[in-house]
Amino acid sequence: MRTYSQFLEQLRSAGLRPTRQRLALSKLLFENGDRHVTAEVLHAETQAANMRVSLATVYNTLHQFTSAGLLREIVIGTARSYFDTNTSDHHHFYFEKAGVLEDIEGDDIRIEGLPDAPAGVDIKRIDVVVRVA
Amino acid sequence: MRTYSQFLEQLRSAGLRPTRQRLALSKLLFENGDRHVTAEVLHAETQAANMRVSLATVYNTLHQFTSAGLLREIVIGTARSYFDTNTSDHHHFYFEKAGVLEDIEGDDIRIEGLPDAPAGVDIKRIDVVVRVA
DNA sequence: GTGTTTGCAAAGTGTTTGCAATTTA
DNA sequence: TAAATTGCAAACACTTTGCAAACAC
Repeated sequence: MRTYSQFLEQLRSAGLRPTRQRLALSKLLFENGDRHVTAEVLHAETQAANMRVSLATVYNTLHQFTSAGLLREIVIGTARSYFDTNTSDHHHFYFEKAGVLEDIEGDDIRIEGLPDAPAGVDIKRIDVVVRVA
Repeated sequence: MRTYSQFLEQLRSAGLRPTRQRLALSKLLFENGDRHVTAEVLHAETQAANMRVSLATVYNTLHQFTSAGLLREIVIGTARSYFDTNTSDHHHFYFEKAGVLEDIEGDDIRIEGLPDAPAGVDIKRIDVVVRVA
């Protein structure tokens, strides 16, 4: 993702009106390759860029983008949520000291010997977090 | 773990004084095989059993037990922490609807193709969560 | 114009902490 | 008696929500 009109199109496809705030957040999130952000960090970036988006709107937008499949929420600790702009199948290193995530490409890791899903349910997703310190 | 004197010994080995509260929680946690509990649930159980342990003490004790290697903390969502009495190497199914965890024994799952830890850090732990619904 | 979105401030949730009173060794 | 532990209530961090004003179509 890169240009303004692509952000516009991406929002329209998701059924989200391209408001000033959503376009601003799209720019920060998708302009320069894959990112892992928290709401707090993203909000700070809007401030730094003079974008004026409230924290509540950052939260709402991150969740709307996640529902629309533009982001993926990653759970690492109970402290805060991370949102990943890489929505493909992949896993993560988590640097405990820095609180930072890094992708492990899906091709690198294979999970063998996974049992069948218990009766009555389907596997929705498999999260692998490799904690390093 | 089963008997009172084993709980006593377990606490002493961990350098924790065997107080009434810690013994009560040991009983709930370790008396009947593996469990996955939240602080809230464990506190409710103390109430139901007339054990009078404050919620603050439940939190403190869960963390002390985790530091002592008697429990393992599992992160599933940002909502709350789970504590697992099974401290061996294994992974989990997470039933999203019920908010319940179930062990997948370590022997079943193998992770292949794991990249080396990035320079300067070591792998502390690998968490695999299979989300089902 | 009509329905959607935003921003604020307040409320909510799960967790941690300060400290006096209690308990353990 | 000295040190560790507990319980309360207040503080905390992050997140969500209610609602009036602003905006998109």
